[in-house]
Amino acid sequence: MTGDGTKRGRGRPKSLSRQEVIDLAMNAYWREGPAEVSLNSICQRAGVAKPSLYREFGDEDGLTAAVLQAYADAVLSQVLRIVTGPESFDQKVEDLIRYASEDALSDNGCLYVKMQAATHRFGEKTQALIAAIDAGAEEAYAALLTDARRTGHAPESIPTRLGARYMMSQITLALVLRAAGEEPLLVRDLLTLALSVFPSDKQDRH
Amino acid sequence: MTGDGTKRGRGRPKSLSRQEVIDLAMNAYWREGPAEVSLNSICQRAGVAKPSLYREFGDEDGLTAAVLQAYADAVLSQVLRIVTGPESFDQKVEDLIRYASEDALSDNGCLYVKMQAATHRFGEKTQALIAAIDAGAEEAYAALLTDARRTGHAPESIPTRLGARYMMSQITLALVLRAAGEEPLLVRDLLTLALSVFPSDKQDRH
DNA sequence: ACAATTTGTTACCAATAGGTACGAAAAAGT
DNA sequence: ACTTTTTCGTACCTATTGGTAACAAATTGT
Repeated sequence: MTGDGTKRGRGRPKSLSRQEVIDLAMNAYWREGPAEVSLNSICQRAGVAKPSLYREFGDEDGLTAAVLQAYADAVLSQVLRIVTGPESFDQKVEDLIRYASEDALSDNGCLYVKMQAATHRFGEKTQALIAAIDAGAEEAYAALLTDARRTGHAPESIPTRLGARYMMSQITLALVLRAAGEEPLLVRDLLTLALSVFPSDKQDRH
Repeated sequence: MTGDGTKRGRGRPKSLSRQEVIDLAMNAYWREGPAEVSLNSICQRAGVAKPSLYREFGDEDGLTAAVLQAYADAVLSQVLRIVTGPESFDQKVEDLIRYASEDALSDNGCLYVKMQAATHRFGEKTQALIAAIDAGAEEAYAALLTDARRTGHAPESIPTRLGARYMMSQITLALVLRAAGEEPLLVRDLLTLALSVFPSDKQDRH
């Protein structure tokens, strides 16, 4: 009924929609925290039997990894697009601040920071995926900072690697605060203040 | 054997040392994360029977609250003493940075930030305690910023409440990074950069 | 019609969670 | 010696966890 229509092979047609389960699990992980949502409860809410889930995802690690992957594809890619885009440094900073404090974030949620904060709870696949996403993000931020150095937005007092880690951790902090229910406007001001260590074009750069 | 020596009353002398259990639980919570340490395992490691624990702490919520309280008394009070002390703003900032990046933190651990990040997992008492500690910290930081405003370390572009929340979240961020196993020197540099938005006496203040 | 194949579902498993009933043990008061 | 009081500890409870065996159902290929 809900299976995708790719020419199906031989057996019984599947009624389990992989995407539906992932979306449901993603939402549950986000709202209640990954540690509080059991595989059993996911089956219950999705209205599917446990062995169906296990056939689709292998084990719990497979499910969490699939959810995180879907989240990375849907949400984290937006951040990466901002960071690696062709805009000016000032514009990127502005976009990042706006993204981290926008209201829509409450619905999507920043699941990644929640999973990152509880890495040890997950299996090998999920941990490896978290590490990979982390590495990719750090690389992107490093490129951003290298570029900022050329345009004079990153002074010599801020080494490239330090600046990259700084931006990354500040963005993460903003998302964590949002995840904790903090007001978007306050988060916006906090992040703006944190990123003000990078001189913008509008400020006088002595 | 290990009970404290206050004139004991009538019944069988207790062999359970409240402080020993708290210390052991505190260490376990810190190293493995509060979500991964069960009450059963604490009993096992401490070598005490479960009913003994329940008589002493009531329930799991009572234990986690007692551990957090002990942690607040032992560790968090140090941060508060720095913030509310009589030193200059510059000196306080320096002390905070040094504290957050010192090596000894790895042993003590910053349990608070771990429990704060997983608030929903705990019972009412523990949650209330977390909220109380949070409120106290914010108040102290607000006082610090009010003082900084007088001495010119907090420019008008940074409202008092924003500045207080900023300092608090940056300190917390540093402790979280330490908890995640980040190198002390990197954390030190990150925190130094973040707090450089407050002009120090050594910098020229236009 | 019948075998092959794939999915779904019921019912179960061992392990562990937080929590407790109850009797044995050890002290003090009488 | 005997009762009282307090703590200890074995053995148990129910609920839930991640995970699976085995069988029923539904489809395609022959």
